[in-house]
Amino acid sequence: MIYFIIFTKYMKTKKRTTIYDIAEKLNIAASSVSRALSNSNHVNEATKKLVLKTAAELNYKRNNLASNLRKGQSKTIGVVVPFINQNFFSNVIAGIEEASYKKGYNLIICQSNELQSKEIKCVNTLINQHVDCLVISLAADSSDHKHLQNVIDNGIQLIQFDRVAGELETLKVINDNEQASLEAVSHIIEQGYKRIALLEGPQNLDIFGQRKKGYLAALGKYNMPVLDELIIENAWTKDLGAEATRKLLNLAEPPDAIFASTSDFSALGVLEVALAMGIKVPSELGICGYSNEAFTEITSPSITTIDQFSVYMGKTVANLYFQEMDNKDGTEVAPQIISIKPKLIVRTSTKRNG
Amino acid sequence: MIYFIIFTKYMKTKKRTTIYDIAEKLNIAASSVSRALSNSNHVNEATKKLVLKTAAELNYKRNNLASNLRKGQSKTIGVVVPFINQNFFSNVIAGIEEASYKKGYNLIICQSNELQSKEIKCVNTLINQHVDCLVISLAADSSDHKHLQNVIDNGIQLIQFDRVAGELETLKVINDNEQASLEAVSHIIEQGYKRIALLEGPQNLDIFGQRKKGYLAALGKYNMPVLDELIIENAWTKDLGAEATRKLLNLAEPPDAIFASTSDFSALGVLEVALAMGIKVPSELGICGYSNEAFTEITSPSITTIDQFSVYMGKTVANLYFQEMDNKDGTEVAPQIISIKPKLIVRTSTKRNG
DNA sequence: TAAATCATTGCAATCGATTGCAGATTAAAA
DNA sequence: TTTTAATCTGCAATCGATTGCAATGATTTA
Repeated sequence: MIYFIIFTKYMKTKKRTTIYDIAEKLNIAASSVSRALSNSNHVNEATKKLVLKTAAELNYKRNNLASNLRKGQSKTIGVVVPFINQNFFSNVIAGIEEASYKKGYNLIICQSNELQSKEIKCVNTLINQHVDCLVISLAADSSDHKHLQNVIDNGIQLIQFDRVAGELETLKVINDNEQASLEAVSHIIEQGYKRIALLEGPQNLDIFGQRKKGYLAALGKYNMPVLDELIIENAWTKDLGAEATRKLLNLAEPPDAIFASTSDFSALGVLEVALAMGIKVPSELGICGYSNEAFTEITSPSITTIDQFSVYMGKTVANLYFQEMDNKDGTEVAPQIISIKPKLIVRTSTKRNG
Repeated sequence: MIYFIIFTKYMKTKKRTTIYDIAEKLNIAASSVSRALSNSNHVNEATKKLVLKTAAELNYKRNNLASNLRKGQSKTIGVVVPFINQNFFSNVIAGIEEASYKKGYNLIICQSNELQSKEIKCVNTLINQHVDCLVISLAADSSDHKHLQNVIDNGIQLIQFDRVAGELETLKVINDNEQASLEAVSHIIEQGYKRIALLEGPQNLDIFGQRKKGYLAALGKYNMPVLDELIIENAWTKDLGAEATRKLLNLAEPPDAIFASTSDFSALGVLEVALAMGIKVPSELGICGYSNEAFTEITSPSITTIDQFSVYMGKTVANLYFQEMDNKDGTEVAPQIISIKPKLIVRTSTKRNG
């Protein structure tokens, strides 16, 4: 009696074919198989073809763990962001993935949930994984940066983007936040708004400091006074934006424009409160957000905002790494900071003229 | 778009400390170091402490490539989705990440760009990477599924979610699309709409077939006729939704409601065309989308839609894998399908009564 | 024809961590 | 005191692919 037993469910025990299996079958050395598979020119063409054919037949898949261990590199880029499912970050990641994929690199992705404690764990995991490059945008409560120094000390290329630790000498890809804010606020002023409020984000993140600088610079440029009561700290969610707006609009002398420098979500909070209070946008109140979230185009009125070219930013990050790799042989110098100029997108919420 | 550039010197990578370095320094065997680091109880407490201390001093990081090679597992989950930066997928990924992180697993993420050709490459890459589990949501033009069978044949746990190949016996996490559609269309009918159009997606993806079934079931339930001219194929982007709407609203007998079963983007296209044509929503035209994208809450009127619990779906996927792992010793095997019941979110765009 | 060059191939070490086995030391039981 | 058990440690093989070196035979050049 003959039984054919087929295991469909649990085949984890099944051994995968290795170069040794191919070598044995063809009665040649494993090294020749390896050379054939990596298309080395130290193998006979006939052998190469034979190996390739047999590999296909046996459904051979290279074990990258072994390969990478031997070669001392992992062809892997680690990415740490606060949240994967925030529009800006998912776009950056998409950009990184697109560029990396072309070069045969894989992405390992972690989220810090805006917590430094988790950020540190993520970074350590990625160091353990022997990523070749680590890309990070800092968590909001990130204060010291020993864990990043650690990345460098382990010989891993570190690239920071957007929310960067300025004092660390690493490759960086950032937006020119100050310039963008300057342009946005200038535009608001040119539309005839006189009392412009600022919703600012956590100042321990450089980006928010820069946006504030741009705001102040614009006021300075047009000789307008800086009014402290119009500057609200930490208003970077929709709810906080709404709350801040209620406070602002109940002032004796309320603002006639609000620059939500923190995010479009914050701007959305502003808009909703204004509409609920019967205040007309843009005639009585101008609103400008930051990030060009998809919804800013859809609200009524549509919201003026700033596009950060997030997918492009991701591609830039990845290509910066590859460029750095190409350069690695010489002792020559390499570019350290790439600044992408964001673009002001003027929509209805600030159009008072014309 | 790229501007100022600062130069710095390239840093040479140095050799990382291994267990041998620790062993040498303490004059013990590498195996003891390994045991100490993995908290085995086959090492003396004193030795263990000493090793841990020295490891910290030398800034030792385990080389997971080597560890995983030896152990025959990678503690890595591969994820393939059409686009990382689509709301639904980025949410699912965030959910997977959250659950995986807790178990010490890492995520490798690829995007198929809705192309089967790229999907196949991604899958092969992940097999090469020796992921322990591969999670996938199929590309729109995915037709045959040899590459998925390949995953199984390589002993990798395969989990499909949302856009699944029904005929493949794998773990699956899906939405109950039919039930959700049934409820949505029933709601529309109960609001008094009589001629309900359907915008349907590529029927080679099961999910869109199921949504259509739900639509038909609802019509049947209320004894309403199925009108072929009100069913539009492949209208699953904003532009295609808009185009379909123009066609529908110009019919001799136009619909009084449109169920954009494909996506909220499609529904948005419907809304914009309707408003541009001066048709009142919801009184003259009811609109229902699918997915509960953030913007559906913001449009005026806000759009009725269906929430898929995407983050939860991601967590479910990951936990399904871990549960399967815990079970691996037992002989019994039931290819599990977990169906998550989506939730109808009624908003203004379909509220004719009350 | 002898010497030199070239193309192929195999051997064996290597990457770093893990683990079965055996030997050594110590503690506990007889 | 002897036997047995328990604890600790090291040796060496292993995971799978890569690569420097040496060896083989073939081809070319002097």
